[in-house]
Amino acid sequence: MSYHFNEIEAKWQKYWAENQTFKAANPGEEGAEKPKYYVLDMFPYPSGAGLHVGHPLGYIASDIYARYKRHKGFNVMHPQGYDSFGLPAEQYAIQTGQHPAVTTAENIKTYRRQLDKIGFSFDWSREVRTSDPSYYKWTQWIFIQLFNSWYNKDTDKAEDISSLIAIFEKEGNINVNAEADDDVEQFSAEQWNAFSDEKQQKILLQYRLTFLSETEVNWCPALGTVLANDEIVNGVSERGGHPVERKKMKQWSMRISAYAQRLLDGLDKLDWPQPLKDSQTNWIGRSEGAMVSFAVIDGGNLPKINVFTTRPDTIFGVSFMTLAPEHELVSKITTEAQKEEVEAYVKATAKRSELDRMADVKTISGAFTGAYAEHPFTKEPIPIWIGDYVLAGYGTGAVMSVPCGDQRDYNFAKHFNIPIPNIFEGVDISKEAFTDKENTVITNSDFLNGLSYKKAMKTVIYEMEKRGFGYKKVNYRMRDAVFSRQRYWGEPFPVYYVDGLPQMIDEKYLPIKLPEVEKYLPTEDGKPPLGNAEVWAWCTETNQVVSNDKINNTTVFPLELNTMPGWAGSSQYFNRYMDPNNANEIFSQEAINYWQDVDLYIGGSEHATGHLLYSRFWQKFMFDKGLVPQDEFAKKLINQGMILGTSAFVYRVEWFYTRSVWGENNPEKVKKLPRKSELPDIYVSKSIFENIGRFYANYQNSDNSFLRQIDKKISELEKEYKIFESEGIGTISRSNNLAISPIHVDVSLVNSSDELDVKAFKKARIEYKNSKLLLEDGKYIVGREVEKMSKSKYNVVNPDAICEQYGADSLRLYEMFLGPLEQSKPWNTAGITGVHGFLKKLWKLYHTGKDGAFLVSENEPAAESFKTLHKTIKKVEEDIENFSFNTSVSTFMIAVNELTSQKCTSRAVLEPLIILISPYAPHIAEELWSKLGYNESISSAPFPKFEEKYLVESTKTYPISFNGKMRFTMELSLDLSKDEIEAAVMAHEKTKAQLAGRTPKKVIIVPGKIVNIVG
RNA sequence: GCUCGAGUGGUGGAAUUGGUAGACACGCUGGACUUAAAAUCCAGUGGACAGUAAUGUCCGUAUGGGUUCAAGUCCCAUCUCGAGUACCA
Repeated sequence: MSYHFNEIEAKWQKYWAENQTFKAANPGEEGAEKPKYYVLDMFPYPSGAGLHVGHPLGYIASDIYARYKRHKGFNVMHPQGYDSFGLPAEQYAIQTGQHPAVTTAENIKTYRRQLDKIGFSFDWSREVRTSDPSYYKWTQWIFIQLFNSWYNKDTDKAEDISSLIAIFEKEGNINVNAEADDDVEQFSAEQWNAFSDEKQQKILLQYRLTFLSETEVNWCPALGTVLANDEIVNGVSERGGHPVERKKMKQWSMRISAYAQRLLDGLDKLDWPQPLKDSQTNWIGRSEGAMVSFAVIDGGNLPKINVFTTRPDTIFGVSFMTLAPEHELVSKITTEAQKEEVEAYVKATAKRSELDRMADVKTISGAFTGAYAEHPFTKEPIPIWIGDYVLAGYGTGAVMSVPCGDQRDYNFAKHFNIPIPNIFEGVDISKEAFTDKENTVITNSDFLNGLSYKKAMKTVIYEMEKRGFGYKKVNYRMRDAVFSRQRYWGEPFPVYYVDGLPQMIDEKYLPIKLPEVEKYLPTEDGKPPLGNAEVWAWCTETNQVVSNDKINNTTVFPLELNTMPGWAGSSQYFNRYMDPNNANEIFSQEAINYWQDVDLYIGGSEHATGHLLYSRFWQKFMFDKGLVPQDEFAKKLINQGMILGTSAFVYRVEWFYTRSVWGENNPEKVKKLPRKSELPDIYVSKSIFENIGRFYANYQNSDNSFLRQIDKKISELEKEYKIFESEGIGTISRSNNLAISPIHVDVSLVNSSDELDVKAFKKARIEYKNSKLLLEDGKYIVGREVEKMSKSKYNVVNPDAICEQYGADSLRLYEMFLGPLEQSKPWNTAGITGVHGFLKKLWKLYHTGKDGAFLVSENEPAAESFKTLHKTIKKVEEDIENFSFNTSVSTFMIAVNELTSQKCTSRAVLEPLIILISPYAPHIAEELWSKLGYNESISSAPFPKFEEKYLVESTKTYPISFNGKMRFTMELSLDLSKDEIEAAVMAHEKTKAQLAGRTPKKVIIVPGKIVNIVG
């Protein structure tokens, strides 16, 4: 009986689904007494294109691990669901008018069908979809929790807003140490109590962990929405590559900056890839320094200019100050004389997009405001400039410029002829700034003279704090995260507005469901798409969403028109999986205390600064609120590499026609210039292309035989299609220049030897139908190149087709066999025959009976078979623990090759062997397991135990090296002492031949390893 | 520019603490079976040189140095590729 993988795989997939084989037990259910293990894949967005073979790589790895852990006796949770809100569905809706919910549901169906075919051990009873109201109810709920919280720096955690109000009522905000907006005014208890309700609400907004504020945002006009920093790559939108500009808008933000230090510290205890941790560290961007205030001379009651600097030790080197053009003081301090210049400059920089600004970092620009600040120590006047090299978004948007110690300040000073005082001893600053901190001795700096960087830092901060114009400060690059999107297909906010102030809808009325709209575009007056909704107002009497025409601003109020960003739904989904159908709570405490956190998280590295940072932030918030027991949600994380496509190219010959007539005033009679599309194309095989190159001039006179052939083919076509026989004036001739263009061709038309299936090729597209092919050795050889897998490159390989042709087990094995999980690697379908052949051999190993009948014997296996089995157990177990799945596939191959040649049929070997293989190739394993006489699924069979005794050897084949080079091997007993080994080796005739009479200087013997003879 | 990662046959890759470089597979070559093809099975396959052959010699893990009895592995310098980041004061 041969290996019918299609039947076997369908049978077991059905069995698993019907028996809920992979349903994880929650507390109180049977199975929950086992230790828990939580394996999670990163939330997929169900795109319309479906899966290609690159997508399941991580899922296969996590599935192997999950199945392995079940064999090891764990209660394994391996859930899957969909991050189903998102831009592509909405863009598609805008184009076609189809409701995103409809297309999303279709896409999910496709995804599910594809995933099912690969035989994953997902617990589908836990599936969640972020766009499902029963799910986003809890996303809205978390938003409300954040709104009702503030960050207390004294306790270093988030607390309920009521505790803040209590402090305000008792002592105002003088002693409050909170993470809040920079511009909070100070007030006493009396003042607070006297404030209007509106004023109190506005003040509280400055403290809440999610808050509404006028902020500078990244506005993407093409997408009609704002974007978070992590959604912008190289100055353009991550999705679609559209330009982004800066704009001030009233937006919801998340006070993630409150957690900056904890997000940084938490990285230490995470078993995550170092590059990922590095990029989070980078993103958070902690720097230590000082905050220093500079008073504006004759500024009246203008606020002081605060600057953040990491080099307060260089304060005596300040020769000017620079403000970002957007800085709020710019308009207030600019003198009448400088007004025109400054305004022009501010206008010009506002127009420049992020991309422009980044593209020319070299151009130095700025303007003098005419105002001066007072140096806090020397009391000297310092000119205040503005310049776009100072970013509004970092620090305070202003810098004290020390041209001798900072290259940017130096360049600016040089450009505008500002003096560059030198405060470094014995350093030449005529060419560039001196930025070295370690070898610095300060001079020309009053009380800092003669001090090193470290000492000067301490001294100057002490002095500044004493005199009251500066203090030590830690600054973070990370900004608060913008949380509003001007999109339709996202979570609606549970928010309505009373007199322009946001009000939360009570939890018990959630979810606030996404309203229907006629158009998914922004409204004509520029409101977000929800502005098109007709039923989108909140009635505080009935607590329902009601028609907009009922808005009276006394009982019925307008609802928020923005929606939440993509990361909202994915920032707590891992916890929701623990209790996904709970309608009363986001999850029960019982469930979260059992499951705790994710033990293994697998996904792509592209989420480093988005999803993974936001999720950690929400987790810490949930931890502060006592809702989760762990303040990090995933102990171990692995980034799987990308699978690249191996594109195939055919080489199309391009030729051209010219016409001899010019200046003709009767265009109708002019002969029509033939177009190449009138003729079939000519394609040349790879080596012909390599011989000729991309361009060839004067080819008709060349004696290159390939060019002669091409010339002949073209002539034949011209005759056949009567190219020169059309009527008209003038002569048409063929140009003597030739070009050859590599064109992507579908990889499915190419075999493992890079030969094009010519018949299939001609059928594949109409334009190929009559094409002429110039072959080499009777074959058409295509070119190959490794590129990203994408539809436009015709190199996409669909897993369905692979499952159809080779089976899911082959696909799973092959994806693992390609190479280390973390590495990027090219896909080449040809290689799959190797693992497919292995599965056939494996099947055969259990079917050695008459006519291929199933056969296992109860005989005691040979010692060497036990040895094969146990070294396989050892290696595979180590490999899985180290996530080295590629090497275990090789190990299986070696084991099956050995057992086959040993003619092993013993149950005592074949039974444990199939358990070892089952995490990798579960379908064939289940089938063989049932043939071995079991009625239960193999999935919970205990993993075989490794026993050292089967591997004990009595001899070792020693490599005998001379001066480190292996010359021959010798089998020696492992019982021998060093001296005995040396005697045996020296007595060997080959040793004598190698030495040729010389006496060795030294003989190195490492028993059980190697012998090296030096001399 | 900065930070991190990686360079091993024709290809994907293996070599766990320095100890037989190229496991396992693809591809290729030759053979068996077949009218033929596919499938399957067997043998060979890093390069160069010598020999009818068994075999032997030399070279070989991006490049150049170094440490060591011994280096793909450790150290220094250089080159190339990839990823992230980008006026962060």
